Amino acid sequence: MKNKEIQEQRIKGYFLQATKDLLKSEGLQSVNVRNIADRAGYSYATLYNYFKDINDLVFLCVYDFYGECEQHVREHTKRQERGIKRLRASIRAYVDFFVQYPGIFSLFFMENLGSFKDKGRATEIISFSLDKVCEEEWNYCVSKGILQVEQVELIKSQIRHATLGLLMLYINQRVSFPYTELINRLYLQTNAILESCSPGGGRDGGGVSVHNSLISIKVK
Amino acid sequence: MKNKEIQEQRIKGYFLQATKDLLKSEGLQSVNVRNIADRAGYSYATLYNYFKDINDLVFLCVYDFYGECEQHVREHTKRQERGIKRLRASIRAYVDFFVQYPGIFSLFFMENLGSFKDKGRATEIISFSLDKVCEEEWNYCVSKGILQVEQVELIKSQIRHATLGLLMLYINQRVSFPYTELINRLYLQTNAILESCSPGGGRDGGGVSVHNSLISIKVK
DNA sequence: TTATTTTATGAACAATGTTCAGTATTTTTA
DNA sequence: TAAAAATACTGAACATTGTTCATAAAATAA
Repeated sequence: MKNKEIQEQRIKGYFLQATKDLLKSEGLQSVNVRNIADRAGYSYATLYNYFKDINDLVFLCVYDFYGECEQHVREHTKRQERGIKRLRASIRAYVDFFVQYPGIFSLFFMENLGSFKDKGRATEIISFSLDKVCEEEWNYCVSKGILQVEQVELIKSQIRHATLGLLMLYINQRVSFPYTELINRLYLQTNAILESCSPGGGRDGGGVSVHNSLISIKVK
Repeated sequence: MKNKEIQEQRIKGYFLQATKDLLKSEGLQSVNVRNIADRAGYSYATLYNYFKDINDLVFLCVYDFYGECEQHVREHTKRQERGIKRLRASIRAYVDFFVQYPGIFSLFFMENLGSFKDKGRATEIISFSLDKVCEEEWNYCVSKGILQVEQVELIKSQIRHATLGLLMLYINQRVSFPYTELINRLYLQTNAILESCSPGGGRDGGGVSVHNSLISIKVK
């Protein structure tokens, strides 16, 4: 009884890994039952013994990919000074992750979820992925009084939507500027959002001091 | 020589109209050569005498749809008071247009443009569509001193990206809130962006007075 | 070992994009 | 007007992809 379970999970894992590899290396347009099964070392028909349909399989990748995204952000920001600087670096690392794997962006934000079993959990992870990968830093900024707790939810959603909108235009090639320009615009808009909420009441009088740090930004 | 041209354009028009009708009524997933040709009254093979491929045909719709979007916004905002109020109403009307026709949103922002002939012009129209439908109002606000000319480009891009990000999440069902909540969040974020740029130097001291008008907002 | 259950598979079907050779229609020419 | 030529239209056919199903292969139980 238990062995059966283990073996089934193992084979599901082969298909899952094949799908993830394919999506990352060839993009979403190469993800189809025959290619997946080839990589997994099975016939395409076997896939249907383990997954309801290809949609089910593909959206299962979301959980793993979110984890990879989280780790990518952590590794690329750990040497940054805590606070606004690391927050900004986290947002950039998040963007970089999807620029590196446009197929994952399509999967996360554009692909029709169809009848995926737990749509709810997946969409929750997806839509708050940026918030989540920045969570520690949001908390840090609030705890240090860099950001005000009443404002932080609005700021989060501003940054979430502005970042995703910009990313969508870039990844789907609705804009033609190069990567460096993407990052410049990302910083500009991130700073504008953070700036608008500097505590203390007066313009430029708060503790965020986004402008100063802006000067030293250099795109990779 | 001239008649041939006219006739060819006429038949292209039948296919184009069929595609537009189909996209608006059934969505992008029903847009295929056989359905289009059925509606146009021709065989699916005939389509290839007039268009390179289906992608070419579908992206030709962008120009017409942009015009419809523009008109939709104009008609739904003409009774609004000029300035920030009409600006906000324009943004909402823009969002409403895509909520009504999600297939057009997919076409504009998500579909792979492939080898579409003038990618350049189409993507320009697409990515600046929100800016364009609000152009008169942006100009009005600047001319009346409601917004400062140096800030307006940054504000435009903030609103553009934040609006598209929110719309993407909503239309692709990555969030589960109802339409009324979408509009609430749209207003909240629009106001936050506009507020951050009130002229005069001090918080709440500028001429935008977004807060006051926020009170009277009622979602349809 | 033999019977039964489980697992894996290719054949086959449906939907869609595309090409092409042949048919129908229109236009040109004699 | 009638034959010839050019043009327009079409279904058959092929490729790709998702899915189902009968059956072969393998594992398990008797």
